[in-house]
Amino acid sequence: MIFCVEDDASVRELMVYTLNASGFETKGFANAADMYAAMAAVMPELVVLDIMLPGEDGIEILRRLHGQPATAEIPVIMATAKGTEYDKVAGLDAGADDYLAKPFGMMEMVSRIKAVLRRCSRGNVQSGLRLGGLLLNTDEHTVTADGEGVQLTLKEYELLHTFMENIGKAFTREQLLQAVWGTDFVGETRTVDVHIGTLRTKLGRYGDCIQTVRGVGYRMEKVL
Amino acid sequence: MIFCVEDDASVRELMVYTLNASGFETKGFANAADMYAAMAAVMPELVVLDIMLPGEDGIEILRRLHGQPATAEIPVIMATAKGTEYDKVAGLDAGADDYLAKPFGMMEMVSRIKAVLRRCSRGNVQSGLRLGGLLLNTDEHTVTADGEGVQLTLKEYELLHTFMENIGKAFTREQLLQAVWGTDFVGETRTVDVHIGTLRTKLGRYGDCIQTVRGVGYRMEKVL
DNA sequence: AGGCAATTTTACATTTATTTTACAGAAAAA
DNA sequence: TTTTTCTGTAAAATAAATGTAAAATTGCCT
Repeated sequence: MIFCVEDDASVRELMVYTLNASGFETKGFANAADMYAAMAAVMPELVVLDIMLPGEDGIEILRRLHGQPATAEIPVIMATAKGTEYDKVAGLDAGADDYLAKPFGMMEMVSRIKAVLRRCSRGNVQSGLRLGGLLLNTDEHTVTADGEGVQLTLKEYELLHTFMENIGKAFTREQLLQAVWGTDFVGETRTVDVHIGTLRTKLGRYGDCIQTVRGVGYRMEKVL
Repeated sequence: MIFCVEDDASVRELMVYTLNASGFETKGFANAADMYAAMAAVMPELVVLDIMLPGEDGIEILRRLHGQPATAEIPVIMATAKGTEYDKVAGLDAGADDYLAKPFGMMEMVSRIKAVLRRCSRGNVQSGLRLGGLLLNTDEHTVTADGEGVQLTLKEYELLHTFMENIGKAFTREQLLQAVWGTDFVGETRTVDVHIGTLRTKLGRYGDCIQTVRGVGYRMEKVL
């Protein structure tokens, strides 16, 4: 479902018509209030916002959407008649995903909507591992805990990766060395323990999910 | 749908993978016969043909495609390891729409495919990539940051292009070499790092969007 | 051939990560 | 309870990766 907010009725209808014809379910709104009302019923996959609107303008809407967790992830494309540099930058800095300068062709609009959806759906299909609110994205090589980015070093990341691919499984230190360091690690040390320690700290409340299996090694498990 | 005919399996898979990642539905074939068989089911929008193929070679395929009304309009890009003037002329004379001299980088391949599709006024191909106020125009081959033109060398441009088509994704140096330099780059050097360095400098405040992923490589991300 | 710009290589300083060490404290065994 | 074994972790020592200036090389255009 795509939402278009545009006060000019003829432009709005053209957009809605074109998008429907291109296979997108689409709803048009003349102002912010109407869109918010509709949003209570169904969440859009993408919003096209005119910058110039009566009442709350496009940039305000954008900021409000991004301010709320429920709507922060919805991609937004800004459209405006004023092609001035100021508006352009203002819209993009507020976090728009793309920009349409009026007058724009309907084909260009459809292309950009498809491009933005493609870009964002790559993040949705996320080649990622999850344990509760702990998310490891292998594509981006990033980890987030309850939405907060967690900065890990390579070894920490790979340890976590190993655990999250085998939730519940207990690993010996040797197995972890093998999995993360490779076959050729020499020397009997406390290296693994130290990395587990820093990892636990960095993961905050999820640190408790990495449990010690005394006499054996470590295991990751969902903590309730 | 794009068809790639290339007998070297690893090159073929890389091409198919890259094109899929760039948003093109793509099928790869090892020889002419396989492609003809697939063509019975679905007509491609564009064909990438290796000149050197077992059995029927690229130029013969090209002539055959052009000889039949049903397939005469399909644009064809020829690829060959032999960069000699003769081959080039032979391919173009036979009616190829463009020419790729091996070894070619994946970014160059994608660019040329998009250019040919655009020229043939088929699909709507996105010609601008954007990250905040940073704009990369693939049509014009230009980059602007907050409206200011940025002068990039070829390698810098293609690096940026790679990043901007995959915002958020972490690339290893090997992946970047493959995408920008081509399939055959040998030698372990710091080349990528140096280009990243100059690119960061030239991009000014957007330079910070190119993050290093220690122990892995680099990633481009929106910095707020 | 010579000049110029792009690219690659080299070298080294700097930053950051990893490993080692040492010891305190916790858990298990005696 | 006492002893032993194991684990957590701070801090020091070591190792590795990265940034970057500058030199060397390549490729291209008169």
